[in-house]
Amino acid sequence: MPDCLCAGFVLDRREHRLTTPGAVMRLTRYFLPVLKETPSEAQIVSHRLMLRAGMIKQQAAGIYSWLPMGFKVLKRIEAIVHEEQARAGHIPMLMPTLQPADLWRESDRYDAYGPEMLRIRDRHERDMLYGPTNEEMITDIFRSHVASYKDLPLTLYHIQWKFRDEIRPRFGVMRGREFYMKDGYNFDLTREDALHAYNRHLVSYLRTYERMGLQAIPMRADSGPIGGDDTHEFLVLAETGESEVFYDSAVTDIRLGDREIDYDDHAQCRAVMEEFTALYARTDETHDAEAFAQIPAERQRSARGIEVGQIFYFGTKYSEPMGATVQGPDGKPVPVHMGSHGIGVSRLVGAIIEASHDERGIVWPEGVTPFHVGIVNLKQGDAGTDRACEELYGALTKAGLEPLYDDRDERAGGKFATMDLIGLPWRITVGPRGLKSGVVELTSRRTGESEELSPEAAAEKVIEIYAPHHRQAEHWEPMAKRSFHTWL
RNA sequence: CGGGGCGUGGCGCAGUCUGGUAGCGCACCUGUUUUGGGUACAGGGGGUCGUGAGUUCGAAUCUCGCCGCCCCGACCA
Repeated sequence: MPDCLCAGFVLDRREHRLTTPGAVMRLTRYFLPVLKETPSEAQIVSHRLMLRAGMIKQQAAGIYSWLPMGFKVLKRIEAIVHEEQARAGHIPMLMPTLQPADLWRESDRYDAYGPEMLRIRDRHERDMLYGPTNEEMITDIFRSHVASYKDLPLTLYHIQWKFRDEIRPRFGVMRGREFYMKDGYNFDLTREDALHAYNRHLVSYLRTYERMGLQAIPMRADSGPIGGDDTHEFLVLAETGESEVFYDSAVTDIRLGDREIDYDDHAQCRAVMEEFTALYARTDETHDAEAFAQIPAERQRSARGIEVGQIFYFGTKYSEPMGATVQGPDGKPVPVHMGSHGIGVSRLVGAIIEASHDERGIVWPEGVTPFHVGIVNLKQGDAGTDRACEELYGALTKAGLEPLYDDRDERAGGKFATMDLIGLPWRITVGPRGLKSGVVELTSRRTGESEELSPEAAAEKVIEIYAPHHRQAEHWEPMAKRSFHTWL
């Protein structure tokens, strides 16, 4: 954010002089390769819109470059995940993408994983792999450094690129081979503590998705190859979802809202977990037709959903065989109780678009939008509109917002079409006609409703709209927060 | 991996059946014009037709191999 950008100068490649990073928020200087027509390879709406809005470029099947605006959204989602993990007391770290095969031979998964695992050999003929997940590595780290029950509870997570060599990648970033994912692992002394970690994750995930403008419903799921006693998947309802889901419609009325959560309070976390999981909501894997039939008929729903996260409690399933133990108070080694939890960060970009778009393009929720507001100058080169736009741009930037100023010498229709396509939630339209009576137009992308306001009032209103979103980011460690927002 | 389809300028496509040396729309550049929802006109730049071999006087077009991508299925965060 510009307030903390004082050290963040960048070299403007056109002017060859130092400017503030705000310069790149002008469309004439940004890199936003929008497409009027849809590349034929894209099938589902989020993939089409991401290509058309110049967010990604496919480099190979299921492998994408993230162009500046797509990258911005990806990083905004990542920042929200970090912020909510920090709030829940989880500790960030980073494990490598490449892993030695030996670690996986220990767990017997090197052979078990099959062709989905991308295997690589280095110059010394050592077997390596591009990690599809990190259980082995985190367990190695844990057992190398944690010996005492006094070091528990502990929850470590990282956000890193993973690779699964899917037979058939599809749906753009929703099912790529390379994907960006948050995965976390909790280590607890007792089953009860580990179940609290489970509940705590469920609650923090709910918050995370709500901040992204998504309703992700926790559904009882199948633990699959990871195994374990308890697992929930978080599903975003969307027609293009890959999973069939069944639920009680009342479940969609429950919101976390801005209630205060104490993540150390076992009873409170448990109560929230129970509140959100009491009603019937399951994926087809665990669907129970009899239980479903008990729901009042008018509330029975079947739909499709996109899986955007999953949490597991699996107790000592891994710690026991892999020797992840700590010494208890009595001096005896105890296998730790574990769980793991994932959020599909890159997949969320697609999922959010699936859940929020219309025929004209993307409609970003305020929490993840790449730019907070678009400024459209209807008559570039006109002294009045130019000055009004610059002033708006300055006022919004000063308030810590990132506007995208369309300063191209384009016609109104073209500018509107671009803004609609890229989906910024708010647009301020500045034209000579309105300026004559001292007003600009503030338009909501979602509703299409506009109101005429003085430039000052329009800026103020936009600043106010985003105030709650800024407040939510405050829990994130100040240093880290700064770095996340400045280098974009 | 089984089934289907497609590779022609940045994007969308025609041309392939019936071989004669590449075309349209959009985008891009120049000029005029226009300016509150993709203005109109004129001029212009850009393509080893995925790739290799073959048939032929001549191949985007016919034959064979290979590569890539998309869709359906099985699989998956």
